[in-house]
Order: sequence, then C-alpha cells, then structure tokens
Amino acid sequence: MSTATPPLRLEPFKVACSNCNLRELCLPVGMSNDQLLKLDTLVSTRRTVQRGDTLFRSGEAFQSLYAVRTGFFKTCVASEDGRDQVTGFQMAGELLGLDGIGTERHTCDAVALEDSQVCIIPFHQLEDLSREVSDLQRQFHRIMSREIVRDHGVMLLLGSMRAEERLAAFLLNLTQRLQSRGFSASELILRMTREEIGSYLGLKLETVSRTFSKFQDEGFLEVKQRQIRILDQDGLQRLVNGANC
Amino acid sequence: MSTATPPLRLEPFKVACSNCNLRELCLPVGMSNDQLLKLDTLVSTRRTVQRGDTLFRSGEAFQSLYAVRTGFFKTCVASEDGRDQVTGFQMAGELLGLDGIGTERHTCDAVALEDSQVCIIPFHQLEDLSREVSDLQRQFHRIMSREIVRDHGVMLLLGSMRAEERLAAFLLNLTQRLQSRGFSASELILRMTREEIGSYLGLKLETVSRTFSKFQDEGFLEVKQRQIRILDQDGLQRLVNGANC
DNA sequence: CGCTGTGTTGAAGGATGTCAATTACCGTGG
DNA sequence: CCACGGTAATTGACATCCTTCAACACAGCG
Repeated sequence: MSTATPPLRLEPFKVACSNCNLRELCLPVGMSNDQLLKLDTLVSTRRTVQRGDTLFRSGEAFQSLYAVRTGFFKTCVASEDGRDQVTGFQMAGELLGLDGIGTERHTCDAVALEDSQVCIIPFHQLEDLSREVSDLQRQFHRIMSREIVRDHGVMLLLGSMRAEERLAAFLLNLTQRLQSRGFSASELILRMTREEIGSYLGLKLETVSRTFSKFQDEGFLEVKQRQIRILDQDGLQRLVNGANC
Repeated sequence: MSTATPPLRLEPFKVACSNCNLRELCLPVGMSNDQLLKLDTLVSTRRTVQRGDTLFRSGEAFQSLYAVRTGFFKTCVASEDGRDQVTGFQMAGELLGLDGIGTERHTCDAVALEDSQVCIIPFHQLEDLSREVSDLQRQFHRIMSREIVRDHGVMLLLGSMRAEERLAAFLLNLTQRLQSRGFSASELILRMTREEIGSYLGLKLETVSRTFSKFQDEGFLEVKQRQIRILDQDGLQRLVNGANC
C-alpha cells in the first residue's frame, strides 16, 4: 500500500513475446524463435492501466518503452500555456514512449482511453539485446522510422487539408489499422471523444461533430454517437485525395 | 559522363568525423576518439548538392543517411493529389533520410535551399557499427527520438496555434538552432521563400508575408525581404506562449 | 430519476484563404 | 554599367471555412 505513488498493477506471469498473438505487428517482427526467447527474458512484465489513467506523463523519467497489448491509448503534448495537442492514438501492437529516448524524460502524456494492458520493455536492456540481435535492431529502427513517417503524414494533414479531408483520412487510417488486427473494415467504435479527435486533427469538437453529420447526410457513414459504420469507403478515399475540388 | 543518372559530385577526400567541427552536434556526440576513428571508416564520402537540386526523392531506394555538413535543406512530403507539405528545414549537423529506414524507400524529397554539402552515412554499415559501439547506438537512438519529439512540436503548432504564434515559434526555433551553431541570435537570412515557410507552418504565403509585416509594425522584427533582425525576442516568446489572449 | 459528461445543431463573427495588382530584387545579357 | 525579365514579396479587397457562443439532446451512472 505504501510503496509506489501511482498504484501500478504488475503482472509478472505468462508474458512471452514468443507466444504473443501480436508478434506479427509488434517488436518481434522478423525475429526467429531463438531470438524471441531472448526477447522474452527482457519483456517479462505487464501493466494494467484503467481507462482514464496515465501510463506516463510528460517530465517523468524515461525507463521503458511500452507495447500496447490490449486497449487503446492517446498521447498528447502540452505547450507552456496549457494548450494541448493529441499527437496520436495507439492500439494493440503499437509502441509507446519513443519520445522519451532523446532526453531520458517522457515528453508527452500517454492516457488509456479504455482499460488496457501494456508490456513493459526496459529500454536499456532493449538496447543491449539489439546489439546482439541484429533482427531486433532492424525492427526497432523500422518502428522509429515509421513513427517519423506517420508524423509527417499528420503534418501534411494538419498543414494542408480541410476539415472533411482530415476526418476522412483519420477514419480511413483507423479502420485500416483495425482491419490489420482482424476487425471489421466497416464498423468501428470510437474510443475517443469528439474533442480528442478534434485535438488530433486541429479542429474544434463542434467542427468534428458537424463533419460527422455531414458525412452521414451524404451517405458516407452511419453515425450513432461513437459507433461508426462506413458505407462508402471509396467515397471517403476520394475526399482525402481532394477529388471534390 | 555516361555513368550515374543524376550527376553526383562525390568527394572521397578529407572526410573525417573525428576531425569535424560539427561533431558536437551530429552523430559523433558522446563518442570517444577511438570510436570516432571507427566511424571515420564508415563516413568516408561527401556529396555536393547545388541549390535547388534534390539530395533524394520520395520513392527512391534508401541506402544512406546524410548529415548536413554545410548549407541548408528542406524536406517535403506529397500527397497523391499533388499537395505538398514542407516537413522540416535542416542545417549543419542535422541528419536527413531517417524516414527511409522503415520501408527501405525514401518517403520525402530533400531539396537544397543553398549550395550544400552532405556526408554520406551508409545505413547498414551504421547499423553494423552501432552494434559494436554502444555510444554510437545511443546517439543514433537519441537523434531519432528527438526527431519524433520535434515532429510532435510541429503538430502542436499546426494543430493549435494561430498564424502569429506559428511564425513567432518558427523564427525562435530557427534562431536558436543558428545560435547553437555560432551565429547571431538576432540576425538571420532566411534561406526559404515565403511559400516554403507557409507550407511548413500550414499557412498561405500571403499570410506569412502579412504576419512578417505585422511583426515589423509592432516592433518585434526588422524585415527586409529575407533578411530578418529580431528586435524583441521576449515579445516573440510571449506571443508563442499565448500571452496576448 | 436526476446529474454530468458528451454530442448535436444553429447563428454570428473572425481568422485565414483567394484573387489580383503592384513593387522589389536578382541574375542575365546587352 | 544599365536595362530587362522573371521570380519573390507585399498589400488590398473580398470570400470562405472554421470557430465561438449558446441552447438543447442524449446516454451512462450514481
């Protein structure tokens, strides 16, 4: 009771990358079974994060990366004057904490948007192992690079797209990631509020809501609060590509 | 004459990280002399890029990272429909090409904004060496992580700041980086057009121009085309922090 | 069953974009 | 050295998209 300030739930059992159904999406990609066993020794702990709780906060010392095992997160950065910006949404198989490597401090908050579980990846041990296992090294570099590419895509979105295009791109991106995790390509439940979507897309929540309604009126979507059914994926794709201009 | 399609200028002489005046800003940070000698064997070639020429283009095979030795670059991504977005400006000591690691293809264009020189860093050799030299590994990871953090900062800017705040933040960032390279904190010459600034900041060139004029009227800057003199750095900083709201 | 957080919708205003005219600058060639 | 042409930058007037403010609806939960 009197130990850690935030009451962590650690689960030191049954954790093994070698046996994880996310291994085709996560850090283990491209590794042999032998190599995976080495990774298992490193990734030995999970942590449960309740909906609304933070996995880490900006300013905290950086120790580990986290792989989302189940659930859904957002990351957000804050400027000095209190504005904040959602920089991403993370789902199963995606890594959290890469921002902390550079300064040994986290530079954003990671908040669970539903009850979630993450695997803890002690970073310095990961660096050690990736000096031995070049396939691990390669995959880790790929993941970081892809994060940079993703960020560039968000910049493109924020810098040059209009509200409809932004929301369409956002939805297509979400469904694509869900689909590669075995979920439906056409039905999804949003785990975030309109405000969080708006923050990510550089829009106000009212604009997000209006745009959802517009998409519904135009037959692209069926929207019931956070339940979304995509009726015309191609239409959304055309929107993103600016075919309406 | 009939060799390479883009006429590359390679300069295989006199290249040595161990002896480079940028080593406190670049990949060698934190490495011992012994380690630097190993890095020298890897980074043995430079390339000259004329103003307006591209160092690499989106879609090209990724082989190497590039460290800016002299000059100035922009990177831009393009969407399918031709819109494009400047994702960054790079100056001496900064790395180009990190986006290409994930897919083995470059995902953006890198264009020299003035006559420039880069050091070529063959990436797979860098991976090999960074498995031997943990200080190199660590610095490389730091650099990638900081790029992610930088991108998050740009998202914050694009997603939640108004035109004046964006331009002020941009100018402060530029001068800070120039200052850490030994240049004046108050005088700078912009190497990019208003349109390129606008693309980076998610604004139209006219808005950039108007905002420069406004800053001049309000006594923050002296603007003569691309020559900028900063008269009130604190005022700009206050703008960024939203003190005027 | 009412409270609270979330989402929707309308009307009005404001910041930025668009279009167009003018000016400044720079390299080139007379 | 100066004239010229083309690119870049500035500025104004107007249009548009998004935000702001406000009222209301809905859902989940004590």
